[in-house]
Amino acid sequence: MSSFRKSGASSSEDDAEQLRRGPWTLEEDTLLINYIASHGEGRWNLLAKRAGLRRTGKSCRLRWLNYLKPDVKRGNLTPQEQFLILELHSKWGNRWSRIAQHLPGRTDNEIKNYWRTRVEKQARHLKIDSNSAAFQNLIRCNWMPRLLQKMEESSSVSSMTSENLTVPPLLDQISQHEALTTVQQAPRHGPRNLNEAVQSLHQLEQNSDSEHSAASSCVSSSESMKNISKISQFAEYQTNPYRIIGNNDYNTLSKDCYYFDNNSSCYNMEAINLASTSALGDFASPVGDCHMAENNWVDDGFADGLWSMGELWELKSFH
DNA sequence: AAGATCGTCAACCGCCATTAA
DNA sequence: ATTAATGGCGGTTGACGATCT
Repeated sequence: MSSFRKSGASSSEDDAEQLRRGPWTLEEDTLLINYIASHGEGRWNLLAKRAGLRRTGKSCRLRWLNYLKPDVKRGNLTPQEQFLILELHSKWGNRWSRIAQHLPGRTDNEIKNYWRTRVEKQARHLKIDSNSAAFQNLIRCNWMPRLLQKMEESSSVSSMTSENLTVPPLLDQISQHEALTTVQQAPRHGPRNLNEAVQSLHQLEQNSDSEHSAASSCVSSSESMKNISKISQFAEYQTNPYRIIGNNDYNTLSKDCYYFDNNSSCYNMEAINLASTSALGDFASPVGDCHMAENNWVDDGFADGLWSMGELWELKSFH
């Protein structure tokens, strides 16, 4: 639209060419599609002229790559895709294009928008810096496990066991080697019942005094987040231990628990452990300061259903 | 009902790297 | 070797529909 942005085309050349801006019309889309269908992509400035589009080459390229290209996927991101974005962003940061390469059909723009509108929104609501270790851990220990759970539920639930979980195809594309090299180190045990879990938590809290510098130690804070996650699952753990183990310790999961088996395409959920050994306290404070209880991640549409932070606090209070 | 605010997403901008002339 | 054109990327903006007050 010409009113999309106040016209920067003040040069006589631009005036003469009357370059259009803003949303594309159906007619323009048709012109672009037809031209590319018969001549292919590339040489975008030339393409724009030859196709009869009063657009910059850049604009044409963007429209094609982000919208018109046949393999561009539309619609909501699947849990698998969300999981992958979170995982890859933790590795690479704002390398949207690189991340997009691992999500077929998704564009860097879409991923960037997702991050800004969904992920950073949560950080804002929680008054946490989205780049902080605390928020990273929140993602790893609450959001990602939840996505895993959704992935698990949406895949063939009936055939799933505690030992075998079909690897989401997208996950299969990343870090298999890394996963295989680290998974063996994952401890294989966790609390077997509620009492054991609560005892473990007790122990953690007693140790918490020495681990208050969450910002100074990523490991420390992530360990504490593990425990928050752990707390939130104790009740459920009673009835479905495998699921809880499998979805609730992402810090371990991400580094150690892509238990890929090249033959079976499976990863072993048992490799995901609950046996973390650190403090609860160090993340508790920022959470409290941020009125987490009112920021229900589920109600907020956070990843279509994450932990209720109120629930987390309820469980902590229970202890 | 109407105005204000929020959330989403398509599109633009500027910068940098690469390629072609 | 130089320079202009092009492509690619990440950051940002603004339109618009949805929701809230």
